[in-house]
Amino acid sequence: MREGPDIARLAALIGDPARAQILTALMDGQALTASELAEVAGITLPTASGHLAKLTEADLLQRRKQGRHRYFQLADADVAAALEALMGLAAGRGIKPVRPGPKDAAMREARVCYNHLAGRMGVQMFQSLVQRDYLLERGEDLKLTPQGSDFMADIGVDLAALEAGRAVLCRSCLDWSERRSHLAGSLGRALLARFETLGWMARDEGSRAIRVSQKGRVAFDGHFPV
Amino acid sequence: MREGPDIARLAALIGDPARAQILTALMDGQALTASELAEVAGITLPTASGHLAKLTEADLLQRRKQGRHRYFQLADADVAAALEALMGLAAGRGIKPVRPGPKDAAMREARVCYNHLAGRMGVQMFQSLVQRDYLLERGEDLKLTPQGSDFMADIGVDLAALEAGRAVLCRSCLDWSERRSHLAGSLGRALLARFETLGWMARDEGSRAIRVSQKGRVAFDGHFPV
DNA sequence: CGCATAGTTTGATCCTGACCGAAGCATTCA
DNA sequence: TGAATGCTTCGGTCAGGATCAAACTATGCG
Repeated sequence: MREGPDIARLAALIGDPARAQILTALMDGQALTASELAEVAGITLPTASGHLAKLTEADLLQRRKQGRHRYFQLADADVAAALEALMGLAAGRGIKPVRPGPKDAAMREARVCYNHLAGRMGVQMFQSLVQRDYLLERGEDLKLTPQGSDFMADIGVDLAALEAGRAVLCRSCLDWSERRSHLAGSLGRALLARFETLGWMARDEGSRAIRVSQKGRVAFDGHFPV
Repeated sequence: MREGPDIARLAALIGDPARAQILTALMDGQALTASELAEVAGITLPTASGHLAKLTEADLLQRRKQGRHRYFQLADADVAAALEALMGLAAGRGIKPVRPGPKDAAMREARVCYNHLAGRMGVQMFQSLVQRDYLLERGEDLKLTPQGSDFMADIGVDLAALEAGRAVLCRSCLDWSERRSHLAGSLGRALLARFETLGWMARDEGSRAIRVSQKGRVAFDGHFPV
């Protein structure tokens, strides 16, 4: 109310443990039903329903009905980016009583962030693309160069289809563990999907961590050298 | 507790209206006393003291005693950056019942963000520096080129003194109103200070807005063309 | 049609945490 | 040394909001 946007209301919304759980669970971009989210957050359905209503009201979540299910997902990539920013801050502070366990290490190596690849490997990919001038970075904006387009075609990404969609093709997203940019946007999503069909990577059920096959690791380093 | 850093506790900390007021008041990087912050937030001293203790405990604030005063300021630029990120998200959402008034417009044009220049002019400066290869952007890292150093010397910034300090020289900070990067770090701070001594700009007491003189506007556009 | 499943609304409970007044420290100044 | 100022701690009050059970609505299935 005083100056700038109302940061308190937004932060308070994220600040409830149950809601934070819900948001975190949706960070990988998938859509979940109200009951699933209730279980994730460890609360009953009615309680979850209330939280979801608030989050949707605030445009943090998007609700789509499908049959008798209601699927919830993050409203857009901006929300995911802001959450990552908060995680980045929390990671550095004394706030975290969490010691990095083995799962944490896997998360830092490779994880899903709103459907695209994040973590050390996400950053590596981004830097490799920029270094070889496949990707141009101008402030916050990213642009795929003609060489970059060729490269994507080689990998097997259907750029034409992506460009037809109304989603932003390239977008940079700050990585909370690496503190560097990685590639988001529809191209980021398409690349991760491609890695999965190629058998390089597989999403870990129940967490945001990504498992990388032996073959995948070699192929990835070959395609995205630093 | 589940995965990633404890985002809920951090957000809850920011989510209290009084604490949000306090943090916002410190966004320009200056240090304020407990009583001043109490007044800003519209609470009594004891209450403010409690809030400040919590924020300090969480490493969001830094406390320095000086005589019988205790000065509080943001722990570091990362905190400011995360707050800006939250503001950026809040600005886009339905959350904000704030209509952009005239003061708001001034804030978008030029304001202080942790002692450096933000807003449209901050972004303009950043882009101008990058465009002329005075500043190299590699992911999140920024590097001043030799030409950039010459340019800074021309403007009258004492780079040697800055490099002697232990603060990071260049750092990019996401602008909540422009959604683009602007220049933070000790160089960002030094530049704003220089603009003030040159009489180009003057900080507005009581808000983060920056007033730009007629002369200053012309000179600024001359030095930082886009 | 009813029965079952998914979700929302309502009402009541209960607890955390913000808040303030008063008292207690600490530091400076006379 | 005392008086004044700035801040913190303590104790008690109170409100907002998270929670759940139960009742209600909506959708799909047999």
